[in-house]
Amino acid sequence: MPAITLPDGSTRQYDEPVTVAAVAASIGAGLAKAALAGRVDGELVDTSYVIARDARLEIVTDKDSAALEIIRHSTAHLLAQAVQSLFPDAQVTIGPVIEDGFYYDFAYKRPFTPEDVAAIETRMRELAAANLPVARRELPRDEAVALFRSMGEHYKAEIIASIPSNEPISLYGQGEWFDLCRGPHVPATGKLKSFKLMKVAGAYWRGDSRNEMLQRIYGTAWLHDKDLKDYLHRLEEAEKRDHRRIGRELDLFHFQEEAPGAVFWHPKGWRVFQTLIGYMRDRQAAAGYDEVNAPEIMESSLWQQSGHLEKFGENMFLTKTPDERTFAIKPMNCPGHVQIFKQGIRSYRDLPVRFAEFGKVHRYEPSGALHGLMRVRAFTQDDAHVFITEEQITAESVRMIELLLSIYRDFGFDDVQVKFADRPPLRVGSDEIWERSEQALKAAAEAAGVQCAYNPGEGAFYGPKLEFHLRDAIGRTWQCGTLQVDLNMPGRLGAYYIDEHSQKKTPVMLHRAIFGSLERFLGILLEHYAGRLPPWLAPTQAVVMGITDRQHDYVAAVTEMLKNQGVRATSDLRNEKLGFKIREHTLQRVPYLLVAGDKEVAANLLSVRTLSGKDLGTLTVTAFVSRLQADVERRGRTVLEE
RNA sequence: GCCGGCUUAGCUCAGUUGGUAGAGCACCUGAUUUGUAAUCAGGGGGUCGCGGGUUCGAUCCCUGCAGCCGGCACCA
Repeated sequence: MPAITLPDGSTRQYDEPVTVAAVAASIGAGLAKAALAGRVDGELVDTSYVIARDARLEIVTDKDSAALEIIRHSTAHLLAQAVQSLFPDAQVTIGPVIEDGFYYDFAYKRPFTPEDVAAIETRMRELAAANLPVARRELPRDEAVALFRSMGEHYKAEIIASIPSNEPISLYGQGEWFDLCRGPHVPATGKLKSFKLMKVAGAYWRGDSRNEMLQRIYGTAWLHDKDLKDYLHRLEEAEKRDHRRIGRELDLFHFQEEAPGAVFWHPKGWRVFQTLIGYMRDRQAAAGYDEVNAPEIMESSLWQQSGHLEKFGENMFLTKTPDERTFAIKPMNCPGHVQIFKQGIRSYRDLPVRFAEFGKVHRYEPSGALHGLMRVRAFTQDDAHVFITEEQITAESVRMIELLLSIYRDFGFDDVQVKFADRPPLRVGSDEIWERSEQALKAAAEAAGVQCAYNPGEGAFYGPKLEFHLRDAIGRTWQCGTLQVDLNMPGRLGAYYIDEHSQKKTPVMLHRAIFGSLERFLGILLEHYAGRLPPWLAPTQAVVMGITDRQHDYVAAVTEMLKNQGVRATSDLRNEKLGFKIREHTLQRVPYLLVAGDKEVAANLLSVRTLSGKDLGTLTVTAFVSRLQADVERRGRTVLEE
């Protein structure tokens, strides 16, 4: 005789076991209709779930935080059903919920075409309109394996076979079709309305490039049509902030076929790039770093010794000289910095030694990985290597983490994702050394109060790392900063210092980058700010313009004064209407537009307008410059005006 | 690197069921001297990504390659 307690605290008695759906119906017809699933004693179940004992029950409707995931998961099933109804020999594999939607991977003899996808979506709508009831049943594992195997569903059989044999397997069916699934699912396909298939792509079985490639279909699904519409609109908006588009529109950089993955920086883009470098140079100097510069091309023997050729060789550009020596274009800066450390004798009193370099590195990245500024083959790192004793690891790492987060804050990045990555399969050094370096890095992250996600097996080949990830316009995250503890490289390259007992000791080396790659960081910034770089970064901070030719001399003189005071200013003396000039420079995202008409000339003032269209009134040149200086001081920490 | 798609003027894109191409914006010239997001008129501009094949003829069909786009795999 189950007593069921509802969220409002009331309790209902039932004479015999009841389903979630029945409870909902006994409360009200509206609730019964809205029910998507149930939560029994905190656990999500189907509406068909039978409650036999006293329990707490919540009816999950579209108001519930779990609703969206259930809808997406059920829509993935609907997709699989549609595919198998149109392509009976396609095999199902997995179909998880992801951010904003779901995907489902199929094994099929040929790739799906865009036309196939359109047909699949149409079939999905038909199946949804048929409002097929969704039913759950359970089978012992081995029977489930046999069942799927007999159906020719080899991938599914393989998945089930990897589940422990004592666990019963749940199957979900709708119409003729069923699939292995943990659930829960919506009660009937009619609940699925606001979805759309987005794209087809290849994806490796079990995510391993040695395996065969499956056909992945991505879809998005929402509770209401309005949410779907909003989502599609968000995608459109995100496309407008794509850094590749902004780079072209603002004339910042370009790429061309002859140099895949290498940036041609235009004057305006390079100005921003140099501003970033200047900023980092100041911050690093204040944090005790010395800037150095090492060769970009060094003989391969050095890279042999460091282990790069063996572990990273696939990604290296090699070149043979006319005298038959083989050189490598550096893919990393560390070996160069170790060479500098090795010159002369270092005492323990000299540590930490902090070398920083804006080092341009080249990596032969797989062609399919290239992506605008985010993933290139030639890039500039704000790289640094700090040589310390093992005892200093934690303190120095904490200093680094604090510097890093403080710098991100200057750009308005307050929520940075941090991941801890430990030993990769392809690595140098003993497990004992790895154990020590992993522990030390973990301790440092804790001491700095950083919450880390875990990224197993993703460390560098010489040491574990903390990764600092930032998001792009459409939510993809990119690793920018990194902090790596390395107990291997200094020893391999013969670096040592003299300790307090006059003994040679191998230093620990911390590798770190904050922007990571200047190119990528700038790409992220362009998307983060939608091209509206804050005044301290904007390639052009102010444009001075006249209204007629009468103000020509005044505009030229003011522009000159601004430039002399370090303002990145240009003048617009073209014979165009003011509205036209305002529009053009606004589209170019210039933070300040300074207008001089006859009135301003007479009063020796400027009419100041911000990028967002705000009228700041008339100011003297001096007043404007101090306003701009205040902006520069604040950097990106201000909330941007919309 | 793998799967799919794409590549036409500086940009965004149309077009030719195979007979060597067009729009808007941009650019140039002229007129206009203009007060906070587009003044008007005229003009120039393309070996249709590159190579090979089929054909009387290829930008269009076939094929190889490159680059780009979306995923996957790989990574700052």
